[in-house]
Amino acid sequence: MTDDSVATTGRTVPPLTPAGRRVLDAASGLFYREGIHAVGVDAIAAAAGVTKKTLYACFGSKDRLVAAYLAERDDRWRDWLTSWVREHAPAPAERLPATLDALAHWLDREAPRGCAFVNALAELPSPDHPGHAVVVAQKRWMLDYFTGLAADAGHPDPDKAAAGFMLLHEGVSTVAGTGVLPDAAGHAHRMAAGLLTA
Amino acid sequence: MTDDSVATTGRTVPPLTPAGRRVLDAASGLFYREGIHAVGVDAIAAAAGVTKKTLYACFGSKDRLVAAYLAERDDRWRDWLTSWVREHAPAPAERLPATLDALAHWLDREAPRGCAFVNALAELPSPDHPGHAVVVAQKRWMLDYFTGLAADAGHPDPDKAAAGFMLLHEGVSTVAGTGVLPDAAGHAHRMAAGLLTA
DNA sequence: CCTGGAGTATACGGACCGGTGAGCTTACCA
DNA sequence: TGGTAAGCTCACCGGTCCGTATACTCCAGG
Repeated sequence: MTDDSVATTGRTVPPLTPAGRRVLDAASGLFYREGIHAVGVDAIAAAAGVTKKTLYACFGSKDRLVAAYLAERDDRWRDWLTSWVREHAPAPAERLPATLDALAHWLDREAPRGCAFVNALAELPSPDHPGHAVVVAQKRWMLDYFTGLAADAGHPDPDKAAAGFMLLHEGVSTVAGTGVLPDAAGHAHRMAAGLLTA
Repeated sequence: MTDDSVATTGRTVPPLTPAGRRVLDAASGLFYREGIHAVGVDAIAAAAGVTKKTLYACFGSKDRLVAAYLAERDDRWRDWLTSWVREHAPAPAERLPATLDALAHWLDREAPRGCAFVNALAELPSPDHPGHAVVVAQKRWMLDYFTGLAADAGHPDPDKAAAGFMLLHEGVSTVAGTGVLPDAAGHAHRMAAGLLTA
């Protein structure tokens, strides 16, 4: 097994068979839109055009399929965020605010129901669930990423700036899921400006 | 029916029988800790020491029991928040920041898994579910409450200030559910200071 | 006294849950 | 040519889901 694909998360993912690929794609859409507990394995298999037998041959259990869904979504998000920042914010000082622009576009295109990891955590209270650790790791990576960007920008207290952006990111994605505050990202952007000039 | 109890939400709640009271208490704890879909009506009835027959006589369906859980929790939160602010922040200018202190204590005492309404929304994507409207109303009330406090404090742009506090509140409660950022409320407090002096 | 609401106990129904067993076809590759 | 892996069909498992039915007890109020 030397040809496992390695993503930015550092996780190694065994390559999927074509049927396994369809299962994960179908599961990702259903889990995000309907919720994890609300979607049964029969519905996933049917949507993927695959038998349950194949689903279990590829993933072993529903819990592990959930973890795979979260891990792959985390991969996609990290790739999207980091490459957005690389392309749209060449100067170190512009990078932290640019993460909010990336988030706004992501929410618009890929996450109308808010943060998939927060939503998943709402359904997975037990730390024993294989998906739980994926969610916590995602949030921890976010915080570390912000800390690095703040340090690159020469911020006097990178930890404090990172904490502030963490709060803004979570606030924006949560509020976006409710629809009560249009242009949440815009408000966050203005608050970030105050945070960085102070 | 002239003696319905009326809470700060303006909702009228038909008075519950003793058994109905036990059902709602049991359901509230289980729904919040385990998640809505993860808890069955049999478990709720057993925890309340009540027959399913009684549960259905009092609430009609699981969906309506979920809505009652959310509505009552919203009542409790509004009472807690408004009375906290009344007692701890007599001066209008102190009231908006004081909401973050109230939130910190509430999370510590009543909401270790973060915002119950956000968690519920993660499990109730359909706007047809009776609980969906309760969640959206809760968020809208929060925004209106902040707007009022900002206006009382003489803030030049109350809507902008309210949006900022909305983001901070959602950010703090979401982050609290993940455990990756200790003292999230403290960080929010410092950001709020910058927001209000600017 | 007796009626009716609140509650009990037990059981059932049909659907769906996650998960498995046995055996078949297809296609690639040595 | 033959082996092997991927995937398929069909059937099945025990358990749980929400919701209902029948029948009995208790107790306060008119």
